[in-house]
Amino acid sequence: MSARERLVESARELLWERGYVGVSPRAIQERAGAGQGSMYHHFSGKAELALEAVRRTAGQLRDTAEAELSGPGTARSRISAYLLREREVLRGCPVGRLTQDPEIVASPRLREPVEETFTWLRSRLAEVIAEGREEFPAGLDPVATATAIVAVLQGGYVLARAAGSAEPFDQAINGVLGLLGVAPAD
Amino acid sequence: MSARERLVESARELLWERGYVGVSPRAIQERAGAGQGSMYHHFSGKAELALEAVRRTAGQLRDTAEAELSGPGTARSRISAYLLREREVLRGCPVGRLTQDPEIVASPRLREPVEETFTWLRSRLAEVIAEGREEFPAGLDPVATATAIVAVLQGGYVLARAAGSAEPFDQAINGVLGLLGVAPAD
DNA sequence: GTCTATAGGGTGATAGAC
DNA sequence: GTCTATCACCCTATAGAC
Repeated sequence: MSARERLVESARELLWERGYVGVSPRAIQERAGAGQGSMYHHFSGKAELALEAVRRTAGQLRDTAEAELSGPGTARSRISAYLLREREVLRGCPVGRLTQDPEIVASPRLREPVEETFTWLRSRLAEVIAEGREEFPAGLDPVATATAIVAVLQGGYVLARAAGSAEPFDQAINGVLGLLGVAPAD
Repeated sequence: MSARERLVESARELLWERGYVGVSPRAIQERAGAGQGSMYHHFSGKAELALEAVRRTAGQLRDTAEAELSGPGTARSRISAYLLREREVLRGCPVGRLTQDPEIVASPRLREPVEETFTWLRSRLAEVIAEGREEFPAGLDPVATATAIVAVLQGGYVLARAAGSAEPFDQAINGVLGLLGVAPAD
């Protein structure tokens, strides 16, 4: 792996763990096994390196979700597969995490991939719900429901980190699945 | 207001805006109009000041929620009043925000009031749901449903900050209310 | 209680040699 | 491409005067 590549990967990990304000270029360089000169040769600074890291992480989240939501099966089964996928719950969501960072929210360039990820995810989920409308309780609004589902995931991470345990995350998922009329093992 | 009081209030605001890793004692002192000496006279350091600030914020959230959830009315009306209360959505949740902070999650003392807040909120909501069981879809699990509701709020903040708009937050709330069988104006 | 001075280390970036 | 040196500034805390 090239030094450039190692820098981006280190930045991704550290942004996930500590956020933008909590990471220093030096820490990224150390984890990457690269020096100052190397980093500033490949990137103009912390912001540009973070931008590439954030874009890559956002793209990966999208690709994973797209694969799950576009697989075979009913709308219900695809949504519950998406919700029940194994996650490193206590690490939180690598994209959602960034929304708590003042510098990321304040920077249009850094916020853009984050916004785009959730906009895409909400509308993709809304499509799946709309496709399988008769599988769900009657009169349900696809966009509002999709947004609530994404929110449950993001909020589940928050509650899990607060508790130091994955238990509230699992309960939150059980809770929406129940409300969607999907039994625990469905 | 005493200098001590101003320091705690400044710390509360800055923790909300920037999180623990994003705030410096100096910034707190400046906002409070207090000097170094004053801060270190009243508190042993950043961690102790933050601890008092976090405890106070957590207590306030709990008092507000308790007032709403223990008011008059059906379970449905109390829950929807709680969910539809006016919020400064783009600022995020002052307690939930802290769960994204590595130093807070890593410190048992700092995490404790955060954990306690959500544990209390989940079980208080579960009680209200259990009381009004026949008002909701049949066979619904009070604890899982309560957890999902809290998660929707927390995730709603995440989505709103990602979007730079309160719209996803409102949609997420609409989404759960719909799933709970509560019409938009109910 | 609050002030100023000082400390040792980190931050984010630049410069120029190799 | 990567290295080391250097920069001005900020971080968190301590010390001691007032």
